[in-house]
Amino acid sequence: MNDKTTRDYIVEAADRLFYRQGYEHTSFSDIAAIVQISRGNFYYHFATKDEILDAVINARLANTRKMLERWEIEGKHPADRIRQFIHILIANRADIKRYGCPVGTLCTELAKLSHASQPEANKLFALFRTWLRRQFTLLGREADADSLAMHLLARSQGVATLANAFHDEKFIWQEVEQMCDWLTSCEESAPRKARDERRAGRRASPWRRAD
Amino acid sequence: MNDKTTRDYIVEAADRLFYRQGYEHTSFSDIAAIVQISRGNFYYHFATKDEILDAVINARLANTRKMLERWEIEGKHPADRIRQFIHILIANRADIKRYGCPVGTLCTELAKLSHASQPEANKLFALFRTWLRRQFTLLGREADADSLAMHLLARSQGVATLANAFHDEKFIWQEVEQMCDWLTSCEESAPRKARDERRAGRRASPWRRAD
DNA sequence: GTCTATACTGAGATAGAC
DNA sequence: GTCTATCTCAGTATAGAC
Repeated sequence: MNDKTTRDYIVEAADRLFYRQGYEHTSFSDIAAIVQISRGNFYYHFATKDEILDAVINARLANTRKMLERWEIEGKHPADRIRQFIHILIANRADIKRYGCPVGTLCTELAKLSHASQPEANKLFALFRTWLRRQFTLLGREADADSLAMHLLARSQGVATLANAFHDEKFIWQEVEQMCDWLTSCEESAPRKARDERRAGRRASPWRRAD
Repeated sequence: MNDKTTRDYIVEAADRLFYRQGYEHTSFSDIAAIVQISRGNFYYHFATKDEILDAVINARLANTRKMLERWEIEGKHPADRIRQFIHILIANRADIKRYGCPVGTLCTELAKLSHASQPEANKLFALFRTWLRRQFTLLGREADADSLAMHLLARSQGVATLANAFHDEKFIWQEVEQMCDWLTSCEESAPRKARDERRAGRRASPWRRAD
């Protein structure tokens, strides 16, 4: 069962630390302390710190792919799957409040460092984008599926950034609710019969709740 | 006219570099190269690197306050002022594409570093939040003014993060348009007479444009 | 595969001359 | 106020024993 190699442990620890402290701010000593190996031993497994980063990104890509596949299976309706995406903000709210979004903060940091692995890290965003785009297409919004995907991705990012800065979990809940309402309005406006329902004036957008 | 002190030049250069490269990744040598002073000379003006950071944050706070006051004067209607806020994304699109949002990326970095100046940096966000809240209140949305302010702040953040990751300026334009549409729907739903207009079903939210 | 010891580098910071 | 010289330290990385 527990057939993890030392390399796996290094990647695992690095993953967590890069998320919590940032890539640059994390030293070999930090990782070594967790994995309980000597600093010298690193270089048997990785030639440079950058190689550890690449391994971490690849691990995250693999995990994300698995997660998206799972959502694809578990959610029968595309809207349910998108809701699943929105709800990672809730599921990870404690970490997001403390460390922000793992994808967004990594991409932002690598951009500032002009790091060579930037394109690799951005694939994480691309993974979500493509997946969301497919869901919106299935929802009958093929014309603007990519815009909707980017829009939702951006909103999640913004929520994570502000929840982190203001250390505010309640804000996450509020915005998740609004995103779900927004999704519902997307659903309703797509197929013809649902659109007619909406025309009956049954519901309003979330920011009109105060009416 | 040009009565800037060396200290001013240091803060100015540090400001730019912290934005472009990040705080941690910027060294005294980097700043010294721009200001054209020796590394030793720094310590006449600042005791530590952290003090430079504080000076940069204070400079940004002062500039932001000035900008918000200017918007307050120039825009007669609160909605125009909020539109002014939304349009900084357009005005700074080139920088945002390359370096992200100056406020968001700094707060995110300092959070990862567990830096003592985090609360100071977060005041930048608070400044915008308070200002936006006031505008929404003036718009007749006192009940949810703070939520609306946070919502808009989050959306701008998300747009900046994704525009940076995907190096996509067009995305900024798209989202700015949507935010302006959203703002219009906020306006219309606030005062009673405008609300009745909306009930007539004249307009839809931006993501319903595909109808 | 893991260790200790060590080299090398660049960072922040200090001392003291001018 | 600005300089040069220097210190200290932490970081990445290497060499070679076990």
